[in-house]
Amino acid sequence: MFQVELKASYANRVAVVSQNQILQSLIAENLVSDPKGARGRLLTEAARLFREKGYERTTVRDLAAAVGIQSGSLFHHFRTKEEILKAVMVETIRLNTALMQAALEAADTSRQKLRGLIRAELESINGQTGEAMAVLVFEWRSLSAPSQGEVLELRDIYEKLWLDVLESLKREGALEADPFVVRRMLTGALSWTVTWYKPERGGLTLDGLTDQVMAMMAL
Amino acid sequence: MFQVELKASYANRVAVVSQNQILQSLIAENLVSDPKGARGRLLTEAARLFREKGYERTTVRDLAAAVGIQSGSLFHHFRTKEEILKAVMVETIRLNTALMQAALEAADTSRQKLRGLIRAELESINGQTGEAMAVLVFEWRSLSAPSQGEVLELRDIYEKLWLDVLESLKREGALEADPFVVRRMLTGALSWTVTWYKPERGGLTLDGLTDQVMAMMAL
DNA sequence: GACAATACCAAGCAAGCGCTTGGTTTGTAA
DNA sequence: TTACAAACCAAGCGCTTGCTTGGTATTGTC
Repeated sequence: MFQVELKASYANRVAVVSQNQILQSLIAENLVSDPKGARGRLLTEAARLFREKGYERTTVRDLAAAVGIQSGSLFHHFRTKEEILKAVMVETIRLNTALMQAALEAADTSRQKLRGLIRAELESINGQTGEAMAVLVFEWRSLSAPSQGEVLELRDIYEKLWLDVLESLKREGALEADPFVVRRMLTGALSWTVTWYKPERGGLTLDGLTDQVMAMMAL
Repeated sequence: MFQVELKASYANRVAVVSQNQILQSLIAENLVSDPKGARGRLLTEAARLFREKGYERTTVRDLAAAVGIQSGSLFHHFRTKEEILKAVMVETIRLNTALMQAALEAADTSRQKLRGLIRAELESINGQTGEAMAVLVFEWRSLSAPSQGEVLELRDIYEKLWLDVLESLKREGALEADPFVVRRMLTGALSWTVTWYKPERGGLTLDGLTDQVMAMMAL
């Protein structure tokens, strides 16, 4: 019992550490803003406000107040309000793509890979980047078509990770349904967790929730 | 082969007829607006525009133009813009609750009932009421809290239909995962079909899609 | 310390929004 | 035909929004 708890605690710490390493290397490569810097803090607050009130109902005055500056000052950092929205989306895709790739590398079998992807996506959606992930889903229409195109390119890289794993499972006979359809079902199902999942509810951890998803698919 | 096609065609016609009967009786009871009337036409166009551009980006001028009147005239029919949004939501829940109930009555086993609910919800989401159903999901935050409360009351009736069936399946041992979680996963998965499902894609009919969902759950 | 770059302030602009108001037109019933 | 209710028009109001502009303050570098 004590030994099991010690192992779980160590695994969590290892996972957190490597997530932090991934974040730091993305920051170093200027792919993601440092959450501690002015731009990063603004994006974090923007994601929160956009999630909470919607992009359209969040004014530049709201955004500025959230980081403690005047609204005109935002335009020193971003050309337009829309550029803020796009940055929220782009940066969360980059980070989560990297985290998904790490989850894949840590797994051996196709089934373990799928579990790793589900677990990682659930963590993205319900953890630190949850607000940005929800913004990606709910505020898509507020992006101009050119910006949508750019974000989609990044999104396609992320989606390919999923489809590759699901196609392996299909080939191995472990999955009966069409991988294309399954992925889209999972996208919807996992994205929706943002509206209802709370760890305190019945003690359902992210691992427990992942197990439920896998059970639901009889995997 | 010919006999099978004849049966399918007849089943479709029967289903369409009974859907129309359900709609007509809701209209008669003033629970839903007649799509052919001024109010109903406005709500149909509103659902379309809200889905397409978002509620916040759809102006009253847009709404008015869509039905061929001047913007000030809208306020003869609805007190505020928000009341239009709420009516779109309320009316689609009422209609789809009735359709779900009909699907339940047409089924015998718990598995058939679940299949009926999934099929009916997929039809709601991807058929005539698809725009309104998407508005229900994506525009929730634009509703004031009192209105959200009212819509939720109707929504809870609808959700209970699902939970009852899933709980039966759980008791019968056909479902391993938690019904509460499964329903929410299904909500997300099925709602998301609005973003990608097209009947022309690989010939996947609503029945075929329903089968994929059931297969994904190994049911 | 001097200078440049960066970050921020304060005031206000032009455009557009939901809605009101006074009026006209259309539909319905007697 | 008349009277009334319902539906619509046209003009415009008060307010809000994203953003600009001219300035000040702070930070970074040599």
